[in-house]
Amino acid sequence: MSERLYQVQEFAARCGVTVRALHHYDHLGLLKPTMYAESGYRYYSDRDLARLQQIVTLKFIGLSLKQIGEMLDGDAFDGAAMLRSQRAALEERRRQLDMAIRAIDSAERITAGGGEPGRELLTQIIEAVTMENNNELFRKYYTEEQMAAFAERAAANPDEARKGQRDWQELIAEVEASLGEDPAGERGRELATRWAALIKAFTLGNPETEKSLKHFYADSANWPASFKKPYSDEVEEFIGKALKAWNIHI
Amino acid sequence: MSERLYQVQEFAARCGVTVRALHHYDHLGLLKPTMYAESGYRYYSDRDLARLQQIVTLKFIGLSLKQIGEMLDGDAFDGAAMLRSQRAALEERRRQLDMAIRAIDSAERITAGGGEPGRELLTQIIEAVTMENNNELFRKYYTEEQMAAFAERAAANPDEARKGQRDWQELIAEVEASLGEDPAGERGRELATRWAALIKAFTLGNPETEKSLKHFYADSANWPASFKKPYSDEVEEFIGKALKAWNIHI
DNA sequence: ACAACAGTGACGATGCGTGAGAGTAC
DNA sequence: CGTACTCTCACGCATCGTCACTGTTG
Repeated sequence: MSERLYQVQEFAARCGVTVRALHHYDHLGLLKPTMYAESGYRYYSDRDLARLQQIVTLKFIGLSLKQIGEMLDGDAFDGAAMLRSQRAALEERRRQLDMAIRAIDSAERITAGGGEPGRELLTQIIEAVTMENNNELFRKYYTEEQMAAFAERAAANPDEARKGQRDWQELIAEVEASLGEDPAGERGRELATRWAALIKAFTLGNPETEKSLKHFYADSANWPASFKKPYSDEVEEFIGKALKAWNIHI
Repeated sequence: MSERLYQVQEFAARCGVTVRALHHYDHLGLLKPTMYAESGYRYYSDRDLARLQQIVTLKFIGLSLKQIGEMLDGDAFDGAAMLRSQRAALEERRRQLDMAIRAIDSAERITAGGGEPGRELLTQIIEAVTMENNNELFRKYYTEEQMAAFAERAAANPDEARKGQRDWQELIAEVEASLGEDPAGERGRELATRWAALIKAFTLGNPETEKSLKHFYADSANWPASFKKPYSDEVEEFIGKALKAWNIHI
């Protein structure tokens, strides 16, 4: 029964691969036909078919041809470990994909929801992608529950969230304008107080959240270059001094 | 303010890309530095920085460098359409990923659940991947509700599902053994009757499901080469004749 | 002798990584 | 005069697709 020999085309069709792929596998030594005619024609048998099925299967779960070769020919290969690591790799790629999809989603929502059309689209996309990236970064510092809580708050009360953003922008602008003054002066006290209040509005006084927030800012050395602090170094320094001068703790 | 010029390294760091990538983009004409020194040194400005950000962003949502170039330089490019098609492409890739992950999952479950260890793992993976592929194929013919109902039935009553498989295998084997006989004979009637009963057990008499099933088998010309019918052509022919001879409708 | 099929190169595409060897800026 | 940068080739990787030209089978 196993004597039947197939030419490339028929053999390829049986497994849903192309003739070119078979040539390729032959070159790599991954799948050699059972025999070559003198003319060079390749002839495959059912044993080759079984091996090809294995190759196709392992490709399906994302292994490279080199890995497949090691898997099939290596002796005492740990298949279970391979499955685990492959699964992890696939899931990482899926996370990346999800982030990209979410970014597109929010870009579309922004433009659909009354944003200006045309060239502004790029800006919206940038905004959305930046948000996704920031989210990624935050995930390293905040727990899942905290992240979920933020999202919920923002969703439940979007006006509040926007107001918070505006307040921060405003405050930072004012600090920027007051950089010439003395952080230990009256103006410094006012700005530092408002700063602390905004932080409190964000953490809601939750000590866990405060801890995460501090941890986040303390680790700025490890932020990716792409993350942009919402305020300049000068502003940071000014507020730092003012907080210290007036003994305000956050 | 916009006069500040950056050398490659500094510029690259600001956007989280490599110097080599900047060289690459320069070669492609995707991002030329504001100026070259006579020495050939590249000097980038803040305008370049904005463009680089756009590039990085569009890369994030999965566009190729060529697409990005067309997007940024083409006039009157339809960005919204691009977003839609890109989203569709990403989701397709995600589906593939999910299928692979599910296949690994079931392979792991099979082995964990008392399967033999060692080389058999490959067989398990093949089985899991095949199932995933079949699922994919079925999705073209059955509605989501039908698929969900199948899955639910199988999950709620795994023994029943296994019995169904065994029954089919048995019946097919018996038909195979009776190929020499007359489909219009008594043996043919018995086999055809059982065949119809098994189909009924699968469709539960639901006319929608029956329609989908018929559609599925009628379209066998469009099945991928990798899909293996559970029975041979001869069996199909025999049963077909028997059903017709005895006027059994399915 | 003809059609259908098979063979062997070899370049292309994708997005840079990674040297090698040599010049430049401070 | 170092030292840290920068430049320009140019190969490598992964997986075949796609010619182009030639030989084989039936």
